[in-house]
Amino acid sequence: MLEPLMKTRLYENIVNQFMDMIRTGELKPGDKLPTERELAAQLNVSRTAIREALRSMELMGLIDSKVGSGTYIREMTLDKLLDSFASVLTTNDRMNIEMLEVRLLLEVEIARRAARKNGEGHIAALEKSISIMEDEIRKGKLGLEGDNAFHTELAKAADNLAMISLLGLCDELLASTRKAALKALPDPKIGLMQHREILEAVRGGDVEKAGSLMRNHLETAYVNLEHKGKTEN
Amino acid sequence: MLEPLMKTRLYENIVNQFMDMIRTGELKPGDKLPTERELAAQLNVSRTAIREALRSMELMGLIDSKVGSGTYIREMTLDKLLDSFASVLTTNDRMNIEMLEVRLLLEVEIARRAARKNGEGHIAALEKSISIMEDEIRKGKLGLEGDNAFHTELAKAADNLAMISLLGLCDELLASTRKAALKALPDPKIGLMQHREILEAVRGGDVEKAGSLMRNHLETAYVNLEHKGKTEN
DNA sequence: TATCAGATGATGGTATGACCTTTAATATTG
DNA sequence: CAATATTAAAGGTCATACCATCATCTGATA
Repeated sequence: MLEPLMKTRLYENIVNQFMDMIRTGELKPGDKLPTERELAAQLNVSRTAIREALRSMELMGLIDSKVGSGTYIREMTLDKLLDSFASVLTTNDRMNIEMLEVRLLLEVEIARRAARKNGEGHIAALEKSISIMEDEIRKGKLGLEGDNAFHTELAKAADNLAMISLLGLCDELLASTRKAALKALPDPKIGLMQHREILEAVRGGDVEKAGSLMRNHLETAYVNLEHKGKTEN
Repeated sequence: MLEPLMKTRLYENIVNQFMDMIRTGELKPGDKLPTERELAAQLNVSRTAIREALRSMELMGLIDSKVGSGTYIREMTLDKLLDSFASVLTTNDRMNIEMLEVRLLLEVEIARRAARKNGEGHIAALEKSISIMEDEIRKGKLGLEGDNAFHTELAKAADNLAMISLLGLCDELLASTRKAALKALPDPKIGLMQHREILEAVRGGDVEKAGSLMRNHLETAYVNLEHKGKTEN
């Protein structure tokens, strides 16, 4: 055996029990847990152990404790889960490049899906994101806000929450790189123009075009970024 | 302000401080933390609060506490992080479908990348996975083990750890669905044959073919699954 | 009777201090 | 010098106490 004597801490055991109950549906979102003191009595452990377990699960976003009220099972989504720990990853250069590749993959597919649905119900918001970016650029800014809004809204139009969540994860991991990518463009207007083209492809339902435009859009920034990085040596 | 009075628990504050230090590199993997008692004294809080913070980080896989020795920063990878979270997600049907879509996306790209490198250094392992699957099928089994080995090895050949990690996350979330997909095939040999074709495309460096074969491979199982689900009503 | 303000108790949040087991460093002994 | 015994230190667990907050009940008031 490679893992012979896994000394299992008390709180881990407790966490596992709760996780099982959540997984099997025995505990559903919104359910109220017994009080810490009751749990301690039931499991025949100290309140300390119970608290360490509950606090851990709270930090992971599984439960929610309210003073004077009690502890409740939280509604869980992939999104919230990824959220809670994206901030810790030490992103090395290698990870950055790989994440960019994943992001490219996801965004291209998102553009295609959005086009397949003709942007149904999201055209207005997409147009607004473009005008926001226009305003920003006119004021001499990079247009970051409008840029973010565009990509976020497009993801919503694609109607796949899992992709949106994973994209969000990528973006958080790439937070610093993202802004750099926009800065690396010779002219912010290029990005803006590309957004307009993508929007037209989406509106027109041209799946292939939307996908290849998005790929081009991201690869432009991507290539600029790599090039810039190399020339700065 | 929408979030005016965020009552921040003590242990959260402590966790955040540590996370910042990890993110900025002030704390590197392998570093030893001060003892719980020292931390309590330094931060002027009780050992209870310190412990709740440390236990939470431990459960998330950020640190590692050894009795009699101390607490150390752990080597972090996207992989390990995703691991610790995947087990809790309550996967509803919608999530399953979306995850399948993400998985399709990732696997197709993985096949393409593997082909682009001609499977460099992984051909032997891929062939072995195929013969494993052959053996399994010959014995009347589904060939699950060989199937897993093939996809895992292909991911390695693609040489993008982030994709592998995310694929792993998808698979964990789809654990039950995955076996069902294999079962849904009219004949296990179909999956085996598709693996062979993919391997040939990879070996030959035919990027497009590898991608479309993989897409077809997964869509076959996927469609069968959906169909099966519907006819079972 | 209906309403609302205050009292009350339950609950999570925090702090202490104690004791145990395990580990690692040190001292002891052959 | 090596093996062993000792000891100090670290995390693991427990019991208890007190606080701030929230939900609920109660009773006075309109």
